[in-house]
Amino acid sequence: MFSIGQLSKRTGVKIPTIRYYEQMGLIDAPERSEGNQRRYTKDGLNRLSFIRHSRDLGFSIEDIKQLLELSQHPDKPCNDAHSIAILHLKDVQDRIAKLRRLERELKRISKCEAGHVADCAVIETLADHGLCETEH
Amino acid sequence: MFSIGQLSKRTGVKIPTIRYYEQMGLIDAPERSEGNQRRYTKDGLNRLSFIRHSRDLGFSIEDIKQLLELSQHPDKPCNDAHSIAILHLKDVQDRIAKLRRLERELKRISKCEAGHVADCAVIETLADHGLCETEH
DNA sequence: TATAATTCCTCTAGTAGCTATAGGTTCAAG
DNA sequence: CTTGAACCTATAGCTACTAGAGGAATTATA
Repeated sequence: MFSIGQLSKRTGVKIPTIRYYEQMGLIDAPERSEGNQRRYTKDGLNRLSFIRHSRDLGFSIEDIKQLLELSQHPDKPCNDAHSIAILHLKDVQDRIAKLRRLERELKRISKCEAGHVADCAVIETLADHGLCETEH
Repeated sequence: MFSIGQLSKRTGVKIPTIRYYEQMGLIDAPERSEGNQRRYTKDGLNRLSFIRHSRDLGFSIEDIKQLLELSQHPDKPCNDAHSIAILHLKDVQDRIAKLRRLERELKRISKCEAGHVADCAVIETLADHGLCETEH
């Protein structure tokens, strides 16, 4: 049996976040000690690790609920898990593409050598989208 | 003079968002019509375009406040604008790096050809970080 | 065993950057 | 002059947490 603090240390998930996950229905409410403190089992630890890892990979709470639900049924077909992962992959790729366009633009405007605001490429570009080289 | 709706159409910023920016102190409260509706000038339009563009480039509201303040003083030195842009560039580059690691991992696990959850690489990898190929 | 230090509890509110809704007023066209 | 679109304020909701207050339980030390 682990206290919430021990669980936190082992998974790297902060204590208030664990309680938040409980509230959101991601993890079951665990047993309590006589004094009403949470006591977790190995199962709870595994489940939280799964969540932690999924969050690290950028899945949303909603995604994770579905993935957890699936993981409880090893005999079910796993197309759903694939779709969730692939959708998320697409999302990540979109975000990368967008950020790279940004990066290019920011690099360009950051090169500004002007001494004062009147000639500053940063300010000028922000004020006038027509000066941009890339779409965004 | 533009109504809030006209301003919205010209800048692509939604009406509630314009009011939100006013509340946050990004744009000055404009004059009002006799019936208490907002009436904007060309200046208001330019300022909102600046904001819109900066948001598109991913600057935070706080960053934008500083950039706007600077843009009002053309004779000031523009080192501050450069620092803001460069800091933001670093941030964007970090995010890209992180997302690319994610992308690699998601690509890998999405290839799963298993028929059911018990053998699914997606679920398995989420449950066990040790199966990951890259750090994250 | 007493006490002190640490950990835990619940509840509320705050974060960013909006978006949505309700209930009512004003404006512009016909 | 009427109608319908656009506007007003105020409040609540969204994601995924984080921070704080005020108090109770647990653990470590003397």
